[in-house]
Amino acid sequence: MTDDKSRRDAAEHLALALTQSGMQRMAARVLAAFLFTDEPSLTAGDVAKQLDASAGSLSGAIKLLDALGMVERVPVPSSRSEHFRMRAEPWADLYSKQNTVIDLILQSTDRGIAAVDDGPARQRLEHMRDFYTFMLSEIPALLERFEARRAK
Amino acid sequence: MTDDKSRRDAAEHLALALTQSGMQRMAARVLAAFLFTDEPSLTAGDVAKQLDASAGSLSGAIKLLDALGMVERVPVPSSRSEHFRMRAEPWADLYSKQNTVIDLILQSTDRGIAAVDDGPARQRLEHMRDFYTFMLSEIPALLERFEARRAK
DNA sequence: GCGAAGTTTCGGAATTTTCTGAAGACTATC
DNA sequence: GATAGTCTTCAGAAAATTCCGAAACTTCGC
Repeated sequence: MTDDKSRRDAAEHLALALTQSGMQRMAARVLAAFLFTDEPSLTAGDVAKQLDASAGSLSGAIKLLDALGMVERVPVPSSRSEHFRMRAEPWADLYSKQNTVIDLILQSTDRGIAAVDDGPARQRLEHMRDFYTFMLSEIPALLERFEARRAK
Repeated sequence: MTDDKSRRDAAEHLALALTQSGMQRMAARVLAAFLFTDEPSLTAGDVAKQLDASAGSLSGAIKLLDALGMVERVPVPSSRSEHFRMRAEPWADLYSKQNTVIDLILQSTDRGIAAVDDGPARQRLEHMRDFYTFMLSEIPALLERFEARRAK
């Protein structure tokens, strides 16, 4: 099946938006390729050809997307190459990956609180800790609510 | 008042964590300086000296933090230089800034949905749109709940 | 106005990130 | 176990980001 131009344009456009949200450029383009295909699976070679990128880039990008849980390997016995496709419900998982970053910030904040005596700085840091702790505790429930709504 | 070593270490540590979450390096360091000070306000020169950074860098970093709503100008009539301090409750605001990015992703997703006929790709894109639309709608309520809890 | 202190802007340098191309490793088939 | 196709790794190159320093601009006090 051949992608028409407006489809590819839209894919590149979305890749750009994902890039601006912090994702690596090539990883974003590869993800868009998986998002926009009607094929049941793609190989690294397929995507490389489609995006006119090197095999090396694809290897790195797919490795990242796999680690993020955005794509998964598809077993295809009679093929020599690895086949990949997007995971079914990757967005909630992707979002909860941010928790790792928030955890890091929280640890540093705690360290800061331990390092300063009571005063304006201490108050500020405690407020910061309260906020991120709250977010960290609420996000799982938020994602569950989305799943629940979706199930209906 | 002079910052002791453990305080500065903690500040640099937190700056590093913020950097890893996507913030510019110097902006993160400047933000940490404002977080950890007990002074009512700091000038660009104060921070430059403390961080051993150039006036040019400070200008850019403070401009960014100001645009993000993390710091604000403090009027100090009898001083020639601009004084800054952290805003009181910047975290919720900072978080809702992400909505801008999500909006961008949503626009690109809609464009993609318009570009493809019904099929697996279309389904995938619609699911993606549903997720981000949900998050966008829920985040304000989440932030309000934090404020409410905090007020008590 | 004039001078001093502070801030912003801008070009260039340096660091970091990212991509490619080539070489080596792996796997399935024969 | 040889071979052909595919993937991964690595070093170097290209590109982007970030920082600094100098110069221009603004503001305040005199």
